[in-house]
Amino acid sequence: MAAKGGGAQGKRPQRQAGSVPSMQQAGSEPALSIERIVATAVELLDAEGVDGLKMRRLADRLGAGAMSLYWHVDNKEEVFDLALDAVLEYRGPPQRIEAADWRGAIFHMLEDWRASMLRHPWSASLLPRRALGPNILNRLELLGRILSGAGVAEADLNGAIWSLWNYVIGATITRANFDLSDDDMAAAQQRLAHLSEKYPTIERARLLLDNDWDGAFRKGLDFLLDGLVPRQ
Amino acid sequence: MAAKGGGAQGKRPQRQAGSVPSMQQAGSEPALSIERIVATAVELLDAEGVDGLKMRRLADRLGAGAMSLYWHVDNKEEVFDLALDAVLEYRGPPQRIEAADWRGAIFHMLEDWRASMLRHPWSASLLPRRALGPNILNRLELLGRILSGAGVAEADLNGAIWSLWNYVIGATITRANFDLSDDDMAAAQQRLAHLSEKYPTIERARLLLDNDWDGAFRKGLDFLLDGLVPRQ
DNA sequence: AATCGCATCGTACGTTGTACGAGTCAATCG
DNA sequence: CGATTGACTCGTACAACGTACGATGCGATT
Repeated sequence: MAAKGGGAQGKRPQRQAGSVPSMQQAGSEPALSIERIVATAVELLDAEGVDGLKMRRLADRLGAGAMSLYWHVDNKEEVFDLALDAVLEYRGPPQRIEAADWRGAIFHMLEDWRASMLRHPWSASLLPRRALGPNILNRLELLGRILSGAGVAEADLNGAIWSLWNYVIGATITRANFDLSDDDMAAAQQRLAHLSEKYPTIERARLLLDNDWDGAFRKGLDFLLDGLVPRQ
Repeated sequence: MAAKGGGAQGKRPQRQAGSVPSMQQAGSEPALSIERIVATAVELLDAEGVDGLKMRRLADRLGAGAMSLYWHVDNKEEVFDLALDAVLEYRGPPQRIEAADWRGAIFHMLEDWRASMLRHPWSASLLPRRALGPNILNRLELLGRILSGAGVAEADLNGAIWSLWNYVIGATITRANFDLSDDDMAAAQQRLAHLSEKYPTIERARLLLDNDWDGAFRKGLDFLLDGLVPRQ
């Protein structure tokens, strides 16, 4: 309920440059750091899923005590926030995409966005949180810049950015959730078959069964861009 | 990990018609039932948010013991699933929308979808689960029927349904998350102002500040439909 | 009156996030 | 060189949670 932002909390260092942390027992792990914590959290999430991330387990993997984490991190929520943002780094489009090709640049960035999250399916379920980490902001900034350069009016920029963001996260969440294992697949098939009188269209469309997710994603993106960016 | 579907578990009744549950102490609450549990869960979620729903608290509100819930429900997860689906009932478009107006019908259904969830903001954060309750399936079925009637080819139906679904849930999640309280608003403004050198476009677009969410939602939907449904 | 199945609940257990305060070590200062 | 400080670590402990288990109550059937 309370605002989290606040200002200086007195705790946690602001990592001034030049000071080497050092310190560690001889044959042991390197010292704890936010970077190492987040990286290990991502590993753990990849291996065990959202529910598999416990502070004790994370600490175990780091060769540390559970409470040691709390010097670097306020609480478990923050670990989630950081892990989510960590997965969303973007290095920019390859050379092959020329600067003038705004459509290619947007496609590259948004497809990379979706792909990055699908590589870590837990990240999709973390999207419904208010965390705007630096990597997300970077992507939004880039998106805005490209759209602006492509001719989107200042007044429409806002809506255009959100529309694309919405589409991407929606598609990613759906895909991550319905990326069924074979077991689930069989179960769904049976459940649907059982209800096919009530949902004939769903059955006919084979909605849950065979999907060209990637193709559908690109198509919808195409349509959105056709509308959002004025053709000249 | 295991499949949840399964078949008959021996437990829980399949509520055969005609048998009146009856039974309750004199001046006390009516007997427990899934309907009452779900309705109360929605109330509690509205009041306290996702983290506020605890089995004990829910039972308290129902005037029951915590463990009594488990006769009607397998676990807490199922309460979430049921609550989510409960919020998504759809009664269909009003008379004013003529049968031939497929676009109006789609708009009405999807806007109602989004509005229903925004009335219960917690529901947005529950979307990343694989629960396809009857109300969601109903909506998907209706959506497919309308699209099919509007001329979408059988082969494209699948992708069209998902594209719209993706867009709706993405927009809803975003909106529900960034529907900032005034406190958060001020915090965001300050944080952004502080970073405006790094994110000039975001700043210029006032991305987090003033948004015509509803208008942007409709616009994007328009563009998607323009592309998805063949114009004749 | 005896039996059965539906429905409720009290108690108890294991697990979790984390508050608290004591401990360790390097750098700094006198 | 000894004392002090501040960055960092961790053991212990606690409260809250989901829920397993078995006991209990009650209406209907026999």
